[in-house]
Amino acid sequence: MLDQHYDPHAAEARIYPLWETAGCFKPSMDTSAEAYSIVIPPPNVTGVLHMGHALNNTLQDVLARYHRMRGKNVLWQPGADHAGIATQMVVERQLAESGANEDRRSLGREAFVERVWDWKAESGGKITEQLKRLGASCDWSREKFTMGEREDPDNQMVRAVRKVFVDLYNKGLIYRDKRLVNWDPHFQTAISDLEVEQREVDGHFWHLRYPLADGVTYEHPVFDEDGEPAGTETRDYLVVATTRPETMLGDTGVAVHPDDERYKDLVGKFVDLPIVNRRIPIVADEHADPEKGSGAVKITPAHDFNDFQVGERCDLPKLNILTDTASIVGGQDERGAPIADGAAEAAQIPQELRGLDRYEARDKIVAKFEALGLLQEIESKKIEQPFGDRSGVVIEPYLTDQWYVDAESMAKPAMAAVREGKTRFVPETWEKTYFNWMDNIQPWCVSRQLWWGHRIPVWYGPEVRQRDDGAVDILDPRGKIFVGENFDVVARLAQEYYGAPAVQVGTAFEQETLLFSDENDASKAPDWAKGADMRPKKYPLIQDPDVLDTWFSSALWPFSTQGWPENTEALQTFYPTATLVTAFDIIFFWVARMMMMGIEFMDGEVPFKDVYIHALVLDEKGQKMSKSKGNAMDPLELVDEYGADALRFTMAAMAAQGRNIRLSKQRVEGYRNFGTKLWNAARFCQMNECVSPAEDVDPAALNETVNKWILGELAKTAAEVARGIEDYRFNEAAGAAYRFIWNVFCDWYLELIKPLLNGEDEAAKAETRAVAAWTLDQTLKLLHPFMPFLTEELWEKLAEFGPERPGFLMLQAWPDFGPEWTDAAASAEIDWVIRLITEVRGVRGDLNVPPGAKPVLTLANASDEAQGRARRHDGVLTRLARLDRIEIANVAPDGTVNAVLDEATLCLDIAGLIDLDAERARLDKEIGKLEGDIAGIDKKLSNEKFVARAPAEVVQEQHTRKADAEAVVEKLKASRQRLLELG
RNA sequence: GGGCGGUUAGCUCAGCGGUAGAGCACUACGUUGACAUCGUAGGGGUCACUGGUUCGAUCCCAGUACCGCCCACCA
Repeated sequence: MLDQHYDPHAAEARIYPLWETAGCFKPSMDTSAEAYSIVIPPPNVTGVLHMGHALNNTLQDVLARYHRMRGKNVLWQPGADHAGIATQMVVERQLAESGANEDRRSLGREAFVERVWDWKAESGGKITEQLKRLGASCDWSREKFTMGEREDPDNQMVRAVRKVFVDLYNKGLIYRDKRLVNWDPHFQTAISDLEVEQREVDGHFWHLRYPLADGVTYEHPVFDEDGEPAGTETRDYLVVATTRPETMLGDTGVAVHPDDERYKDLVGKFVDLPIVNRRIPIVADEHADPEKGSGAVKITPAHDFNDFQVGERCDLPKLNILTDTASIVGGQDERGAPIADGAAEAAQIPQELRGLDRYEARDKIVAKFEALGLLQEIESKKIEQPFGDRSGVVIEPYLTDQWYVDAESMAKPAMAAVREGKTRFVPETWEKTYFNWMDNIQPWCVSRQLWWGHRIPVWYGPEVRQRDDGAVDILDPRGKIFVGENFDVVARLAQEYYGAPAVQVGTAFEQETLLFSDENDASKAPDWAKGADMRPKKYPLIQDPDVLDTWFSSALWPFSTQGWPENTEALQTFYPTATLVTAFDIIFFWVARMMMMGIEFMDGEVPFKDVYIHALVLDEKGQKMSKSKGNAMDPLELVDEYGADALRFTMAAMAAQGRNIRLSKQRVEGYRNFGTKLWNAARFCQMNECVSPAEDVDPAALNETVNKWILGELAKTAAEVARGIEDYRFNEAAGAAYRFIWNVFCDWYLELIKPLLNGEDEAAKAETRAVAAWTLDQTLKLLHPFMPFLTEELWEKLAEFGPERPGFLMLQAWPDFGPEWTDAAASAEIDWVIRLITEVRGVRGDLNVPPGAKPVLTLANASDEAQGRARRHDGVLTRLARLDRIEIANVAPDGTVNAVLDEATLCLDIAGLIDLDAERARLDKEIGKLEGDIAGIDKKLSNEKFVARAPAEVVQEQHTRKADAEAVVEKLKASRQRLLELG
């Protein structure tokens, strides 16, 4: 016998391993079945399960379980993301906290990366275990990691990334460029536009005076106190405003608008840049907005995105003044490289400013301007500033060499695929977001100056030129780029270029050198180089020290997880995937890039047919929960408290909500109660010896109306649940199952069959037991995608006294019901029964009839059909409406309280039990409401246009409603009259 | 500056061209042999505002107000 309460923890801990060891999560690989695949959005390896994951993975699991039950060859592909910055950050923090006085740099690259792998081995599997607790039916035997496996540095996941990089390079879709990037001074790496977030902060505008060179002056308009023009004054300076005064060290020009009359004569002249005493030109450029500030704008091409373009247009030098940590440069940058452009100018920077942090330098520079009498004004105002989304520090535009993906070219087919319907967004409105971004897409900076990630498969060697006499000049010691999927390939390319074979020395992590030389151990040479002619020349090749943006490898996820670049069976079977389930915040980061890469490398085939975008789960403050921000609330606490099924059901039921979900604990509690309700319904069935029949119930063979009826309700529900899941309307699917179980099966069916189960009619009893048990079984199937543990547990426990189950519930076929399962007459009859009981209960409730009172119900003016129904269901009617008995009469007996059910009047002999005034008030209220309805309908029907133009059935419906209402009013008025006569 | 979305019961939110819904909360009653993690009944909304389309608008369109999000080169 079932316990009184379901114990989620015991069931979850017991059942999940059973499923897993039985291989229930593996695809059937049934070639005759349709394949259905989902790739998990790989959680960060540093991640802990938060509400967003709970929602995201619940929905995926609902889909996976549903389609599995539909007989499809289902793969839910799990895995994790190496999460470059986030993971490196975690391990760096750990180093700092360990007190061992170690940091990344002191450790060195190779050792540090080993530490990260160690960390991953220790703590990286956490989220996987958490997903299991949710009930996720991923095929864990296929779990993937975006960096592959540590033991195999040349593993397939790594090869996939390298191949993509090399192929894109060879197609010209990846290129190296020197341009401004968003530089994160904390992590000392470039980041992409998407990793920058604009925040409004309190800031200042410093208005600075730049003296004009060569004694030039001009007339500048002035205004009086009322803002009226008041002539001009002669000025020997220009005013520029800036939020970052320290950048003035890098100014190489001042721009004014070409049409700005005030400054027209100054174009072509110069200013003397204070502090560094550099002459810089005044140029005309449309970027300068005459409306803003003074209309003159300082130009710092190396540290401002606008100014960079002005610099290009006006041919101004790009002078870098910052190091990697955003300090003022000395003679060389932080990485030891000499200042490339403008070394002489850099040398002008006063010694006391060199090496200062940007903000310290700012203060000093402002002070210097003030001391020089050149600080016109400090204006306080809110300014938008860019912050690194991981580091939280202010980003600096920084001029560096980086690798870029030509996203604009790749976006075109990716947009076309959505336009042509190859990939569909659900809800469709997210297409707009996708297109909007893709239309304005910028080159994607994919290189990161980090250590944890996929090393860029690029080597730099000396660019050489052979002179006629055979001697070789080195034009640029690192100017020759070799791009290849592995060392051998690059070595071969180098051999072609240098005409000498290659030998690798050093390790993969130290900036290894590839020497073309006979001075090296020839035994280390690759096969092709053995015995080759060695010449005594050395051309060191150095691998690019940078790694790729994490999203570069994530973009390959739908095919890299399936074994690409090998053409595996998995790849053929499960690509393209059926559905991608994700939140809108990574449409740009991930979805768009998977589209681009998938189409590019999978022969134009999109990576997924549907993209289902669900809401974002926010924390209590309405803040976006982030993987590394640490503000995520822990869904596992809810699992501990209410069970995984309750949380899952909550997630599914909330899936229709808008963009934000703020989870309420009460809701989870409510769905926990729902589980208990079902559990107890099953317990009731068990107590009444409702044992599942060995074979399916045959609807044609049933005698009892109530049994025919429940099968129709079940059929309707099964269809609703299926449609809800297939249309990604999870809330509707969950709601249909919820309503059926609670409001139909428990509230009515079980109550209606109690007389049968307790009665003497053995045939009826046997039929009812079978139908009840069987219906419950089907219900478990319908609910299984949402509440897998509870349903599996019941499936097993209910089989205790019946025929053996054909295996796990999760592997049962989804029930489909044809029209033969619905019996309209039975539905009408039970509907009548329910309405009668509801009417009587309503009257009793309104009039405060004591629950113990059992009045006689007289059915007056009832049709033969109604009389028959009353007779047939006498047992349940008297029981559920709490009646003494039911009598039939032609007219309503005096002294009764009345309600109306279709043509019949329901008469209860409770006059002695109630307050007659209350009853009159009840009737008046009822009559008043109906008369209001009738008036409304009359108004409609008297509208000629309505009658003429509305569809006939709508007009007819109004007539019917009016007639029905009038009939009821008439009966209620008669009832009221009799009541008055009674006194 | 550009774009997107929201405004429905006390709360959190579904819904939708033709009688306004759920869960929770609230009120009254109830230890009826599945379930008090429950049952029965009930109260509660001029569906933000203003126009328009329509026979008919909470729903479609336009505008307004308020709230929120995303994108955009930080003078």
